[in-house]
Parts: sequence; structure tokens; C-alpha cells
Amino acid sequence: MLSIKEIAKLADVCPATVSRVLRHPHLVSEEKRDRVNSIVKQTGYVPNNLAVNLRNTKTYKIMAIIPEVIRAYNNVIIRSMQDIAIEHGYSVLLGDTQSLQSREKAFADMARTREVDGIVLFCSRFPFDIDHTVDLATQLPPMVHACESTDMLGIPKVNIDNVAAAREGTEYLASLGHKLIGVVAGHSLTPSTESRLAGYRQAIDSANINYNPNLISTGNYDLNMAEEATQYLMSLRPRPTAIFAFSDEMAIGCLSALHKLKIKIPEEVSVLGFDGISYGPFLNPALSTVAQPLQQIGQACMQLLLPQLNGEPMQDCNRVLPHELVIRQSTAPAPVY
Amino acid sequence: MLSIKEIAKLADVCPATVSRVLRHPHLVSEEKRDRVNSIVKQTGYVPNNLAVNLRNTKTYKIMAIIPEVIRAYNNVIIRSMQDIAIEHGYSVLLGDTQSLQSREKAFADMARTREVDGIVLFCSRFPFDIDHTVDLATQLPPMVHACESTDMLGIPKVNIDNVAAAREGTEYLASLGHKLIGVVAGHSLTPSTESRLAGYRQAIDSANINYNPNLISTGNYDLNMAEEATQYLMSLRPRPTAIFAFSDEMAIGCLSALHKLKIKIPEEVSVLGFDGISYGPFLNPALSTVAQPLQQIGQACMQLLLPQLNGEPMQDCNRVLPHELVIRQSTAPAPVY
DNA sequence: CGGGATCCTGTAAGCGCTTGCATAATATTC
DNA sequence: GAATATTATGCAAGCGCTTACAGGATCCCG
Repeated sequence: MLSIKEIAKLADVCPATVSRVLRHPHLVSEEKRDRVNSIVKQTGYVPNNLAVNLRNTKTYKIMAIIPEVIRAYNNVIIRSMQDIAIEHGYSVLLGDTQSLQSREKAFADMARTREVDGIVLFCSRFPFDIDHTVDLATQLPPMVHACESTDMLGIPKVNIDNVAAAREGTEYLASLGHKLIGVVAGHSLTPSTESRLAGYRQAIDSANINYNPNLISTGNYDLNMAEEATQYLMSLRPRPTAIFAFSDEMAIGCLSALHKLKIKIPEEVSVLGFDGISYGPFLNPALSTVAQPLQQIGQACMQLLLPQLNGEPMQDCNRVLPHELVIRQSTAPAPVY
Repeated sequence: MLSIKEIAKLADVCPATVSRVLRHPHLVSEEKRDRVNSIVKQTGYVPNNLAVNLRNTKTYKIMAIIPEVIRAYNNVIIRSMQDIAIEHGYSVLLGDTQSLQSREKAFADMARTREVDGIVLFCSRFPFDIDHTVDLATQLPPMVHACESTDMLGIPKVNIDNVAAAREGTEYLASLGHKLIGVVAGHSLTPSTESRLAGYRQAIDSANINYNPNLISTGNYDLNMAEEATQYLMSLRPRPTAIFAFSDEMAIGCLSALHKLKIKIPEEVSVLGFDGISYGPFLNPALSTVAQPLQQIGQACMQLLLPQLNGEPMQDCNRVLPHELVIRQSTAPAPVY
């Protein structure tokens, strides 16, 4: 592989001049500039960024650590983060952890090892092996904790109010006359799921509906699981008249199960999703959902990260963004028997 | 930020010893090993990988360059690539290009700048600014070209036989008695779309159906576009009795449009997708599709990349993997009037 | 025409790490 | 107990790059 030295030799200048041609061309005479540029072009020379970044202690890379990149939910978030990052000269690398802690750590460590300048974390666990007996909080790399954030060493957070969002979703269903509202929840251990369950409970209680834990089915964010959960809910007597799925993707599984059972949506059973993914309007029936402000989430992540990348200290803040109930065709008043 | 020198000083050894403790602990006496380890732990020292990688000219990172990470289609591919990579000590970074050439190049250049060891390219364009008058093919970084590969400087390729796949899909529809088969195609410029259109054409011709270009609608891989295209196709007289969507995601858009038009699937119109995404069975009706061997694609990419990462020269090969027609509920014999 | 400003270029240090080599200390062998 | 093998450690070079610094040309001005 070609190095700056060899280019320098070929162009009959010193390495410093080659570097200047590439980084600060105005400092170099036209003659040498042309000579160097033509050699660079001929040879296809590209500087070794490991060396450049080592020297400059800066990579202009941001790592986004995501449990399952593929979830439709991430789409707009990723896009908006990336657009802002690029505007500011950074690129975004995505790390798909498959919800495995080992991978979360591996990707997060790229910041401590200087391979990226900062990270945006969409997982709930703290991703570093740090001895908490020592005050190492100061050694945290630039980072933002999004969507699943708990209190964590003063790391800035981006969230929605999951409790309120789930409460409002549930209240909406209750206001349609539903008394038996099944829940298809996600990973039972994640903060967002916990909060949403709490919100559901609040709404149930204040609507004077009897809380029935049998109506709650936790699992993961998979379609399969949602389908099974729905079958189970539909086997109950009395049967729920509404299902609140804690993600739109799971809602698709609910719809699928209901179709197979020949249960009419929304006439017999209403389905409410969560997230606001772009598929929603295209489902049959179009999915009512508690929409997250996906674009704003991405933007907020960058707004909180960029100052840190510029050397400003971490601010312990929690940016809570507004959710929105989007009513389409999958929800309707509870059937009257 | 802590460097190896400071750790060395604190542990009262030389930097080389610290390095040895971290990389080849058996070379160091227990006494110093313990001393160094305890300092490392206390201080939370982590080696600067830019320096390590510069020194070792190796990063153990692979960049996967993907037009739109979010497409369900990528799910299994990414997962299988990543699993194999990790087995071999590599991690996979995902680059989402939003189909923008500038981003494809930016990510691909990370290999030439040594920030990653190799790349897997899921886009169709050549991602480097290389002067083709010079023989620079030899300077290509380790790479594999997947899913959208054309002949390109001897870069190993992973593909399915898109012509045959689309032909078989079309033949299947024709065998059900469909004579008017609409197509909702993807980006008109990508090799895969071109090949699939060619395969469609072959099947149409050999079934002695009159080829009608009006039935072909190209756009992108979006749901919206697919929905519009479907509306358009359904406005034609005589109306197509089948739609072949060149991705399952677009097929969702077709289903959605048909539902809105109250057209029965598959009684009045059959819908055939392409890809075999995991949503397929959960749609209403469950989607028939030409499935790609997604897991095998991911595996093949790694099988072709790993040898290159070990220094073996690029082999100009084209690994063509088998597709499979998966028949579910969205296709049926053409209606008889 | 001398002195200062301006422009250009090379020298060399250093970013943080790893490892070949040399040396020193210790163990092993006959 | 001398010769040899083994083990442990430090020294220093070098991975490829950037930039502060200094020195040599060139120019401008009175």
C-alpha cells in the first residue's frame, strides 16, 4: 500500500508538502501542487485514515447502537440522525446488536478505543465495564442515550413519555367503550415496556375497569410472538374487545392472527399499535397507533451529541418529546352484545 | 486521555511491558502482570485502537454498505453475515446510503483509508473514484459485491438468478391462467430490476401472451409508489388479474391499494411478491412470493470476503444462489368471466 | 541597496502502540 | 562451576500522518 513518503519521493518533494497539498493546498506553490496532485491521481493514493485520525485524535464517525436495526421503527430515526450528522461532517455507522449485551459492549467500546468519536445508544443496559467504585463517569465518551434510557451517570437522554403515551392510548380505547383490553407487550425487561405497562395500568384504574393480569402478554417485539399472544387473548372468555400492541410490528402480528380467526377488525376487536411506522397506513385495516416523533428523536440525539463532540461537557438532561395518538381504521367502539 | 506510557509509569514498568500484559500476558512475570492489571483496572485504561490498528494494519472491522438498511429484505442477510463475521473475530458496521452515491463512496472509502478491512457492497454502482486508464484494479480493497452485482473489475459476486426467478414467478402466474399480469418494479436502473423485467418478458413471450408495456410500472421500492402503481394498474381496461411486485414490501402496498379498492385477493386479483421477507406469512392474505435465500446470501458474502481479509487474492467468481417460489394465499387461478 | 515582510518548503517531533533485538537475570546440564 | 538454555524486561524503531518551527527565496519599500 502506498504511503505519503512514496508519493513524496515520486513527486520529488517532502512528505509534509504532500500532506499540505491534500489538506491546505493554498500553502503550496502551484508547481508542486500540480506535481503532487498528478502523482496522487496516477497512483490512486489515499491517505491512511488510521494515521490521520491518530494524529488528529478525531475520526468524524458516530456509532449508533441499535438492538435490531431492521425494525421499521428505526427507519426515520436513523435517517434524520444521519442527515444531521452529515451536515456537520460526521458519518454514522450502525451497529446491530441483536439485543446481545456482548455486542452492545463491543460497539460501545469503539468510542473508548477512539475508533469513533461518539455513540448514540438505543439499548437500555449500560454498555461499559466500568468500575463504579472509582469515579470514572468523567471518562465516558461523548454519548446520548435514547428511547430506552434510565438514569445513568448523567448521560443525556432522549425519550418520549412512555407512561403517558400508553395511558392515553388505553384511555382512548376505554373511551370507545372497551372494558377488556388485551396488551401485547414487548421485552418485559426494557424500561419502555415497563413504563407502557404502568401507563396502561393507570388508565385501567382511572376508568374503573378491573385490572386483569391475564390480559397482559409479554414476550419480544416479534411478529410470531404477537400472533401467538393474540390467539391466546382471543381464546379467553369473556374475550377482549381491544388489543393494545406495544409496537406497530407486533400489531401486524395481531392483525394477522385476527384475520386467521376470521375476527372482524375493528367491528369485533379493535387493534391499537405503537410507534407510528410508515407501514401503518398500508395495513388492512389501516392501523391506529400511538405515534412516536421519530424524526424529532433522531434530531434530538444529534443535537445532544454534537456539542459533546466539540468538547463541551456532558449535560445531564432528559429531552422528552411529544407522542401523538393517530386514529385510523383499526379501532372502533366496542361491540354491544 | 490515558496512554500506555502513563500506565507504564504508574505501574513502574516500561510501555512494552504494559502492552505485553494486555496482549501476551504469558510473557510477563506474575508480579508485574498483577501490578499492571490493577492499574489498568483502577484507571479504566483502554488502548487506543487507532494506534493499535495503525501499528497492526488491521482493524477487524467489516463495512456492509446497504442502500436502505431498513428494508425488511436485509434482515436475515445482515444477521447471517454478522454471525459469521463475529465467529471469525470481526465486527460488522452497517452503512446506510439512502441510495445516494456520495454516501456509497464515503463508506466504501473507509476500506481504502484502512478504517475497515473490507466491504460488502449491496449497491450497484462502482463506489470508487479510480482512474481506469491506469491499472488500479489491483488496489481494490477486500470486497464482495452482492445482490446488485454487474461485472466489475473481477470483484467476487453473490447473486440470485434474477432473470430465472422472475421468469418462474411469471410462469407460475401464467399457469394459473392469468393473461394480464401487471408488474410493480423497483428502481428502473438497478441490475436486479432489469433482470427481473427481462425474466418477466421471457415468460410472457413463451406463454404466448401479448407483451404490453403499459402493465409495467417502475419506480422505487416504496410502499407509496407501489400503492399508486396498483391504483393505476387497476384503472386499466381490461384490468390485470395478477400483479407481480418485485419486492415483498411493494407487495404490501399492492395489497393495501387493492383492499381500499375493495378488490378481492386472490379471487379477483392475485398478488405475487419477491424476496421472502419474514412478514410475508403475516399479511392478509399471506403473501405468495419468489423467495431469495437470504441467509445463504449473507453466508456467501462472508465466505468470499474472509479469505481476502486473510490476504488471499480476489477471485473473480459469481456465486449464484437458488431462489424458491413460495405459494401462500395471495395467488389463485385467474377469474373466469 | 539594506531591512523587513511574505511566501514556500523541508526538518523533525510526536500521536499511541507493538515487537525485534539486546541484555540481564535465573535456571539447567554435565 | 563453566557453558548453555530459558525467562523477563527494557530500548528503540517504526506504523503513516500533520504541523510547529526554522531557514531560504523572493519581493517591496524608502
